[in-house]
Amino acid sequence: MPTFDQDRLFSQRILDAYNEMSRGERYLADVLLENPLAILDQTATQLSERAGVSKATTARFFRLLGYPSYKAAQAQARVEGISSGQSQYGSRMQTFKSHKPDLSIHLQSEVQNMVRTLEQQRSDHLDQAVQILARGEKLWVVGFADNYPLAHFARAQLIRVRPDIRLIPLGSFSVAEEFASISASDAFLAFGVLKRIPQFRNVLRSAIGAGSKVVYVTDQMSRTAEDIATVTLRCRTRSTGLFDTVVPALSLINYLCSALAIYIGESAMERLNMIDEIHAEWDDLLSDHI
Amino acid sequence: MPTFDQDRLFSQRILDAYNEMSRGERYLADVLLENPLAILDQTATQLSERAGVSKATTARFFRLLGYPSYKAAQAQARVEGISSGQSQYGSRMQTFKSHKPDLSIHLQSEVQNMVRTLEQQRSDHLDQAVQILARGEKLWVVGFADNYPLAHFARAQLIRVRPDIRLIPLGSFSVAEEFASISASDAFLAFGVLKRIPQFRNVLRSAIGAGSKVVYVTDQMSRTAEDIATVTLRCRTRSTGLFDTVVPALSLINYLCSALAIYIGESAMERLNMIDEIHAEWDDLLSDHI
DNA sequence: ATAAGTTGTTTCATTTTCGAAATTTTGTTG
DNA sequence: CAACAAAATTTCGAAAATGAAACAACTTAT
Repeated sequence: MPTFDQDRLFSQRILDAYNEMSRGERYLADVLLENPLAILDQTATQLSERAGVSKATTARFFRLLGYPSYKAAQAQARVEGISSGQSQYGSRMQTFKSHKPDLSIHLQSEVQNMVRTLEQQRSDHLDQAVQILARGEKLWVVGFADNYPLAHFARAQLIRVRPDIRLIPLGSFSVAEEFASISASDAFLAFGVLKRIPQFRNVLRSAIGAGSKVVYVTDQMSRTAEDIATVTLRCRTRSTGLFDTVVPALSLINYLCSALAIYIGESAMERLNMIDEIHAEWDDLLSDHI
Repeated sequence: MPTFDQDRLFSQRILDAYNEMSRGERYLADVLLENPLAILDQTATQLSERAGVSKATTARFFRLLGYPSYKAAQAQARVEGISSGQSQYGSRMQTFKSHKPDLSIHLQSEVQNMVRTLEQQRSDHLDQAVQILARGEKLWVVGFADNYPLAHFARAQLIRVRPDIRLIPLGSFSVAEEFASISASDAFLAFGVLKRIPQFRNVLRSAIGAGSKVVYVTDQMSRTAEDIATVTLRCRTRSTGLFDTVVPALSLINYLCSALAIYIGESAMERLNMIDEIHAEWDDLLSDHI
């Protein structure tokens, strides 16, 4: 009889149990992680059909996750939707009490997250993302709070491949003012991994409202957001460490940028070479490679 | 009987089949993706033990992947190992001409870099690094150019664990002026992965000159730098993509921050909880995780 | 060359997983 | 409040997965 842990979020339960799941359970987990809203409006039967498993498996699945029944899980999910996030660190810290974290376990979890993140990307979505990044007249890269480093990093790579990349937020400039220059032919690369602030959603809504295309990189806990994004790419973030990880997201950026350069082709290559030349002329880099 | 597709790389086969794998098969897949070299030097029996499955499962696993036997897979992997090792350092742009990059190859290379990076860390160096980060009165996080996102990211995590973290460079403030407040009891976390500019070295020299301790995260190409750092942690950066990767560096930061929090212990925990509470009070985060 | 030891594969009984159908629960309508 | 309908859960037998042990192929040591 599994304990019914009131305080753990639905998606978290799935991710925590994911490693040990059987095949059918994994299919269900994938469906629910892909579209966390499903549990709210879909019946267990519909869910079963979508995952390609029997109703019996679905019923068992929710008991495995520690809910007494599907109904209970549904009810719990509805409550979670309203109440805000609970203490994230407290429970995890307990695990470590007076230990130092094991590097090999850290490694294993990072690798698993990366494998599952990249493995689950639909190649048509990736293609679409690359096209959007390539075709946008201007390309806005958006990342607030925790996502700012990701955005910054993405911008640093993208600017090597194509011109007209703008970072949001930029310094202390007012976002709204900067934002007035959106056009329908622009593209967005938006990072909403883990922490998302209200302003982030506002920005994306405006972007979509203006007719821009949006590539949205997020985690598996966020709700599906067609009103906010043209393509959504989800990353695994659940980590054994104290903090969640954005390593898979970073790796995805790497891939997208490489793919973009190749998609753009000759002009990207020229640009890369030009940048090298400028660096050489300025002689601004330390060359202490051995 | 599955066909024996000569031309598909070993890791690629695993990824192709990953979705449909049974539990035990997935355990094996995870082990092999984390350490693809295992197939070369490990026996099937050892592999079984590492994955926690029976020898029978391992034998079946390789047949599932389309190899006639384990031996055959091993032989095939050896051939691939030689041929793929050579093209590694060729002109990267040529490699891609008119192709789109393969996600599974990208994944493989990222995983490889991460595994090698984390495995090669000496645990005494890591311990020393954590101590330095914990004991510094102020903690300066340094990262110019490409390293700025890394520094920014590290700061974002560290500030959750301990106070008095300063980022360099910060906005457009003059580094020198900010820097006047170094003291011998301060600590530095410096990122010099890939691109390093002269100012970076100047900062570190001043830091060491002032008697501060410096944790230096860099790549494998930089020269050994005792005059610049107290502890040096090296990361693999060579990637199959168009750009070098800082994924391993990011993962290392993750580990260090977790380790630091646990090392600091109770006060870090209190700090984390306090941050949670403040977020809750301000209600500034979107809670769309259902 | 033969015995002893490994290593990989196969067999077979056991356990786990799974779906169809029966059963129960829940909700709705006359 | 029946009577029905739909949804969720449980039952139960079939199929899949798995590990222990037998077996076969190879190496090594004597």
